[in-house]
Amino acid sequence: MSHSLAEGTRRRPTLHDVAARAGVSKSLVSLALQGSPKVAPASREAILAAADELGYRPNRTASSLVRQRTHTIGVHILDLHNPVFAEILDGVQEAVRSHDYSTLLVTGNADPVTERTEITRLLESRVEGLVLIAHRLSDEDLAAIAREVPTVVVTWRTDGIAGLDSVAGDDVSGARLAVDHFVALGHSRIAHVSGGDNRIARERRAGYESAMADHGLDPLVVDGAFTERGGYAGAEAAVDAGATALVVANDLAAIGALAALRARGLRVPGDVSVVGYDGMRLLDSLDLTTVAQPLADMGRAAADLLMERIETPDRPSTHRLVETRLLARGSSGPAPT
Amino acid sequence: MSHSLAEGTRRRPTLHDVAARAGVSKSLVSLALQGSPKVAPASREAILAAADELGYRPNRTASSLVRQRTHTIGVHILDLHNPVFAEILDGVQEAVRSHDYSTLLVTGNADPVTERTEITRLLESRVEGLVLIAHRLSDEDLAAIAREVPTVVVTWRTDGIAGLDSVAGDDVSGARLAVDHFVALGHSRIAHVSGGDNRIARERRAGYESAMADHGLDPLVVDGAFTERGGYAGAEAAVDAGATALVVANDLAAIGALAALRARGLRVPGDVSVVGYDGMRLLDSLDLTTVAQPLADMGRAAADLLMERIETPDRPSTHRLVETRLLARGSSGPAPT
DNA sequence: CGTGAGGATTGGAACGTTCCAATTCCGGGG
DNA sequence: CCCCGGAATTGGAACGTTCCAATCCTCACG
Repeated sequence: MSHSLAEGTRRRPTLHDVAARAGVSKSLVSLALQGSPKVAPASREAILAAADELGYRPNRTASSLVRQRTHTIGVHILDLHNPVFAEILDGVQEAVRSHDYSTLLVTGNADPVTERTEITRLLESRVEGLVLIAHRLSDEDLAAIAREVPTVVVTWRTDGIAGLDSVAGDDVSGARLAVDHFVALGHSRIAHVSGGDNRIARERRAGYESAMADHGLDPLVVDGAFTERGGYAGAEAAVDAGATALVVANDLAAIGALAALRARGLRVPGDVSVVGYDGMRLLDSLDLTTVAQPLADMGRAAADLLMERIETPDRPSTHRLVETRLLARGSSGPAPT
Repeated sequence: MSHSLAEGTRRRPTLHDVAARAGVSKSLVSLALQGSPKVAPASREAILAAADELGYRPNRTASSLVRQRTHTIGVHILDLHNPVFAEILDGVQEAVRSHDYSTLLVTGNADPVTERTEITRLLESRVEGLVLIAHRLSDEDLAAIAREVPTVVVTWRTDGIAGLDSVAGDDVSGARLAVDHFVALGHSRIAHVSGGDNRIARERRAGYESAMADHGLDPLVVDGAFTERGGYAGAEAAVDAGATALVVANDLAAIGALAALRARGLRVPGDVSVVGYDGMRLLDSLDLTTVAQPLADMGRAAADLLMERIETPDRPSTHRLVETRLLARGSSGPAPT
């Protein structure tokens, strides 16, 4: 009957089309589709049938325009390649879904420029809140965003920005844990493979340095990065300098460090011990000692904070501190004699 | 002046507000913000200033409603924990961005129910195309989706569904590569740690089995999964059965297998050899032999196919086959004597 | 000084929903 | 037979854009 099949690109059916087919008004269709109890059973049935036959698909953009609500929160992930972030995201999604919101996921691939455009995109899509699973924004940008929409940063504590919450572990004391662990095992040539020049890397490094000082040991910091490659290069430099124990800036880099040691023919932990940082699940299999953070919990906490702030926009900033602990596994052992 | 500060939740400024402040009509503001050349320089400047002062943020939902375009494609990722998918995504994003589209990312966490709701969400948001980086949909669901919006599946070939394109490697011959590799190294007790009961796992298994038959060897398949845990358990069962070489269903499971062997005190490749499947970058560091696929290329190809189909919706289905090759590394060696 | 061309600007309809206020419908009580 | 109340249904405004058609201005030209 409908000759609209003729046109190449068929228009999507709208509420109006469903209404016409069911012989009712668009208002009633809207009501029925929302499951309102005031719709007569017979009408409801006819409407559902019509919608089904037409392959009707609600248009979310129209709906959120008129409702002034999207029921969506935006999530930015710094780097999808690092499984750590996926584990945090698990917690976020779980909590967000339990609050009956959905999430829009976005990544800047560790590039500040795409990061900003992606976050802008979320803002333009009118997300009702933002979770930043690590980021590279300046404090000004961050403050501007937090002014615009409830925001929580997972991964590092961010004070002094009104209306911004954060969830993080204490990276300084986390790094100390690693140093203490090595000292207890009798190491003294303990090196730090750094994570580069960013906030987290600086804190972990500071923790390492102050712990070394406390133990009366000489610090040895080599440049690295939060990547396998960074860990690889850093480990080489560190063993060249005579280190027998490596405090590596994160797990990914620790995996790289392991590869470097293997390439050098050094045994772990026989010749050199390694500890990573973050506690990603994969390390279980790799038998790597690490300073672990409760990643999924962090995500959950972030989402919960966000939901609270959406309800109470003006409450003071909250900074949730999670506990880090050393997970001793096979990559760390007594200092070689 | 504006007493709107009094109300707790301030309304977002709209085009209309900007227009009022700049003393022009909303139409002109719209024009100016789109960078139209027909706007007088003076007006443009006033408008930009007004927009800036008000903190104006365009409303994408309104815009895409009237334009009937979102300039967005949806991407579904089966499992964010598997870095393989992140590598495919890299390629997708790169290509999509070069076509001046943006992406909406979504994951079902390997759970078919959330997967469907998430994809539904994308459809309701009126994405103009869909890339499924692996999925758990039935053929009917898939066909329904492909009828609704241009869709391409990355990771396995999907024929017989009108308007659906796919990008995949040949998993059957890929698995043969692994078996051939082991045979060349003198192995005969070659086991397969399967990836469970899904399309890809079945194909890889079939490849393994037919290769074994070709070599006149007895197949030994143990149950596993596409996870570290699955690989761990599978490897245990396989070595219990006397295998000296493991063809593991994917890289993640191979990492698990390695852990199991280590736990048993077996040396790799001295006692047992292992080869994974997928070729994720992490394996570089882990020194694992694998059947590699050009992951980022697959993503790029998928996005390109999608763009083509968006332009030419009625062209026949295309199935791009990518080349898989064996990447020999340290986890595979000669059979023990 | 009138005319017209062309640029600059504007009003208003439209996109597909939601939801309020208003209308219709129906049966039962008076 | 009329009226009333409540349930069911409906029209229409609104959401914030885009874009077309129409109007307004300015100025050069005759």
